[in-house]
Amino acid sequence: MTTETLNIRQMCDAFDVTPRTLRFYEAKELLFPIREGQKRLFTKRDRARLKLILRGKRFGFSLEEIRQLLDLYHMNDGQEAQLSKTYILAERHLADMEAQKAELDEAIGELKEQMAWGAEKLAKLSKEKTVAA
Amino acid sequence: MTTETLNIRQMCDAFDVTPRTLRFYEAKELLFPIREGQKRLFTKRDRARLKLILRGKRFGFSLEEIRQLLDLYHMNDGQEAQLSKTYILAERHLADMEAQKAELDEAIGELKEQMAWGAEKLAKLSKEKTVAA
DNA sequence: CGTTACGTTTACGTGCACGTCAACTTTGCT
DNA sequence: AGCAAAGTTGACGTGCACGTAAACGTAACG
Repeated sequence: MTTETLNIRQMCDAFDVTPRTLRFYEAKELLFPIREGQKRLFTKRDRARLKLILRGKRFGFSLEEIRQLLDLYHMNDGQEAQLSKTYILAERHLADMEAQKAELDEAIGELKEQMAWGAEKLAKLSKEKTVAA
Repeated sequence: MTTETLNIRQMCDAFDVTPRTLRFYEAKELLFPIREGQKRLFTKRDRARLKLILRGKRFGFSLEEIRQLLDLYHMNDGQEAQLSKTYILAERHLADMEAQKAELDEAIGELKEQMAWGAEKLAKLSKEKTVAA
């Protein structure tokens, strides 16, 4: 328990974001730092959430979509209705990600093909130069 | 050769985008439809490019990044300098995508775990209700 | 020959995700 | 006590990716 909570600067350094970003996420109810006086203290929970937020962003989800999904990772309990609603949301999200993965695999394959083609072309060009020299 | 080129509406229907989007992409030099009078006609090349554009977007690349990369798929020839520059860009892009894939796999795993946890919770809740009834 | 459909340019508007001040406390040295 | 560093709350600004409305062209159809 060296660092139970982080102040805003430590949090920024740890995740490579700006203070503005963290305050913005709090305003959007994605993070809930506790207050010591008026200063923010980010808990383990906030750190877990931020990690998920940044990941979600990299996968092209909006902050609002991410906010909804964060509930899934924090559904300690709650009404069945709310829980199953969140669950259904997660199912859609999962399907989305698996589709994305399939497409990503395809894209990687195609890009590699193109690069092989380009590499060949480059090899020819450098050979021509060698011959000319 | 039923449809060698598409007009803007056919193009929109085929890719589920708006005319505004296509004109915007042309302005940004992502597409190069030919003109019949003042009307745009989208070629096979434009269709291939648009497919890649939309894919790139889904993977979180900006239009400007995508523009640079499209050259790779269309480097019919060109100077060695330009070609190898494009190639290097593609290498970075590929690395990016493979990193994204790894992270996506991890995220899918975690989400599945959470969902299993949620499913269990839901099962318990519905069981309680059954007992209570 | 009018009008309807489809397309065009020009230009201003919008939502998202922050960036960037300005003005103000609060805290930690010295 | 004084002063700089770190943090806070507004509030306006910005870049991207389009949306939307106005005014115009033109080709076909009854």
